[in-house]
Amino acid sequence: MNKQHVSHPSLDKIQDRIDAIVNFIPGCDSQLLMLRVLMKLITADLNERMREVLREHDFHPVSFTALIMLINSNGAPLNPSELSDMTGESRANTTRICDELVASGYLERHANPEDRRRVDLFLAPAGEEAARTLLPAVHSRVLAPLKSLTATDRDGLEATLKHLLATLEVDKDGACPAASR
Amino acid sequence: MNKQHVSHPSLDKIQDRIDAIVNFIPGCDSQLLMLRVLMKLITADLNERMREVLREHDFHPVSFTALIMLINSNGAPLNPSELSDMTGESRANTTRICDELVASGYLERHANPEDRRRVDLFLAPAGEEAARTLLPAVHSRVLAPLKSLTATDRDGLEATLKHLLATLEVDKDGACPAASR
DNA sequence: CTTTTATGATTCACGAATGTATTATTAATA
DNA sequence: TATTAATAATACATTCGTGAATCATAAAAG
Repeated sequence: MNKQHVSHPSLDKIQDRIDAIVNFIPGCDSQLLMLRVLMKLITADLNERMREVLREHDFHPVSFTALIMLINSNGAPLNPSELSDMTGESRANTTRICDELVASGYLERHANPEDRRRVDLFLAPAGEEAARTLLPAVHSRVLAPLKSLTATDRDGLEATLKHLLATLEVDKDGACPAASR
Repeated sequence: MNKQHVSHPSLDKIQDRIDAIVNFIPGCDSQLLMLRVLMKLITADLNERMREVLREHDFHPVSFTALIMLINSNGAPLNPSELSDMTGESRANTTRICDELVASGYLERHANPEDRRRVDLFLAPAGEEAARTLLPAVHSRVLAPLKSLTATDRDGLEATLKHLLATLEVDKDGACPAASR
């Protein structure tokens, strides 16, 4: 089978590249570049693993993520804007994904009785079943490797990423420089 | 101007969703799901910021990332496979990106004298100039917000992500379970 | 030396995702 | 109350990215 993305480069080679960039353009922060590259490579790897698992079931990572975000027991349903925010997908892509899930019988769109601009999203029984069936395999292949981190590291990573996301939110419009905590 | 992705959801709402998922499918680790969601949202946000900055200069995040990875002073040139590994893009997409950069006069492909299967990639002067011009703006809009993390947090994040990437590498073929350190 | 296997890069049909515009509806303002 | 601004969702032309195949070349095996 063709391998589209075979291996990760050594971290030393990445550092060498970043050093060349920082030498070339003073004012660039080496560590910030490294953090960006690391997040990109990790996300790319996790996405690739999800594709591998889900391809066998005619699913895609983005629509599967949307599906599991819609798992709901007695809570308020999500609307497409909320789903977009929670999955990190654009509004247009969220519409496309919802179209796909509705067409497959996994999702139902209901008009919101209180605000006719809004749509309430409900997982259909087939969607719940798909989630129940596929999430263990995705968990095993995509999430379990994160357990290689110690519990302390996972806690630290979670706290740091939450802080970072909160900061990006505040910084969203680029109006105010991010303040150090 | 249309906003395709307006705001981040509150972390509480994300946690509520994850709790619903874990209730629905026992065996799922709440924290691993949260880590995955956080990385996805942060990466999506950083990508969106890059698009905003680069759009004004007729550039795209993926081709710009490739461009800066090719900055090189006296080092060995990269080939497309190495560039693919370092940017997290597939081989096919790396070819497409190189096509685009060559067409714009930013990149040159040279045959490797020692191995005719290989291509050596060299930044053209116009590419160096584009990098020099654009990286400060990208740095300011995309990377500088990471400075909201304390130096200790950034160090911890870097160490953790490096460890995680190394583990994903070992775990690549899904053959051996990831070992805790 | 010949054959087989593997690698590096590319091609391409197809599907995924975006950016902008549109429409319907609700909220805010005058 | 009427008008204007904002919001929610969707449409769609265009661009981006993938998965499998192909070709040329080098390495390994017999």
